[in-house]
Amino acid sequence: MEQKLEIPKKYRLTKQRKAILEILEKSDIPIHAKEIFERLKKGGWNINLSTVYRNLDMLTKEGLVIKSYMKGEDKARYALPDKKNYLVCEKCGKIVIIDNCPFDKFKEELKEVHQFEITGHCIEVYGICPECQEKFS
Amino acid sequence: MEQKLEIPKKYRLTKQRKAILEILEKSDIPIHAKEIFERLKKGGWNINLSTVYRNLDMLTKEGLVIKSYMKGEDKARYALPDKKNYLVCEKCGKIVIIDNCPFDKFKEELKEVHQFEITGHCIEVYGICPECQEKFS
DNA sequence: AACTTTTTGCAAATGATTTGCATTTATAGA
DNA sequence: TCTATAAATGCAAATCATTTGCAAAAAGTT
Ligand SMILES: [Mn+2]
Ligand SMILES: [Mn+2]
Ligand SMILES: [Zn+2]
Ligand SMILES: [Zn+2]
Repeated sequence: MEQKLEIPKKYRLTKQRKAILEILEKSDIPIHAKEIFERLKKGGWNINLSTVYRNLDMLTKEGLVIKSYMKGEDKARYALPDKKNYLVCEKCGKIVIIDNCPFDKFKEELKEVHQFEITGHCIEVYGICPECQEKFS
Repeated sequence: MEQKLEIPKKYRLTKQRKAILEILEKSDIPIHAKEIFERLKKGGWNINLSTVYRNLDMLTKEGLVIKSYMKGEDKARYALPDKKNYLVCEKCGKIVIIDNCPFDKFKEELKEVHQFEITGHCIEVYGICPECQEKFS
């Protein structure tokens, strides 16, 4: 079921493009375009924010990157396709990825009941992380 | 399990607020703030776009309205759906509520694995509805 | 009605995202 | 390796959804 995602041949493999993908690989949570930009700068890159946006747009359209919005936020986050289910701590904002996506089992059932052709999903769970349970108890 | 959603007592029931809710009730798909604004104007209202935004913000925070983003779009949509788990058609924006939330079974497991005290969740599933499958086939 | 608090309208600001254009770079071919 | 050409980048300016400050208007209370 897993497929290696590759940049289609019509696009060129620029160093900026590679660098952006590396940031996304290293991040364990969906991040903002500006965060990517800042991490690159911090890493010594001289990249431009427009370039980050243009690449994220392209990658999103090609399905290589998932664009999403977190509750209460007004700017998009981007992540590689395997990082879209997560826990968010309401107190400190910490994010924990949920692996072993619980949705897959449910998908088939959903498909039949609603006749939808399912193309994607996002599960966001809110709660209070162990540290904050201590701190605010 | 169903609960009638009401505007909390600390808020006033202005005519603008009522009008916005009526538009949302009449719409069968999630719509943009500006669409709400324009429908109100067309209906003879002299409301201001800021007022629409402020009300939508308030209603969203109170959980009376669901704010979401459709794939490929960069502006928020708002709808009345009374639940937080839904299917969104990528083509027409139609929303179908998922009842029998699949998450509950998974919740206990999640609690133990991550030690989070879970307070809420949101499941968004994207796909193509039966009608659009026809139309775009 | 008078009073208190919230909400509105309007205009200006914000901030994320996009775009135009000149310049650079990646890639294919000679 | 050198060249041609399309694609991508940097930079600055533009867009446009959303937010905000403030004075005036409306809602809820006594
Ligand atoms: Mn875009
Ligand atoms: Mn807001
Ligand atoms: Zn926490
Ligand atoms: Zn549809």
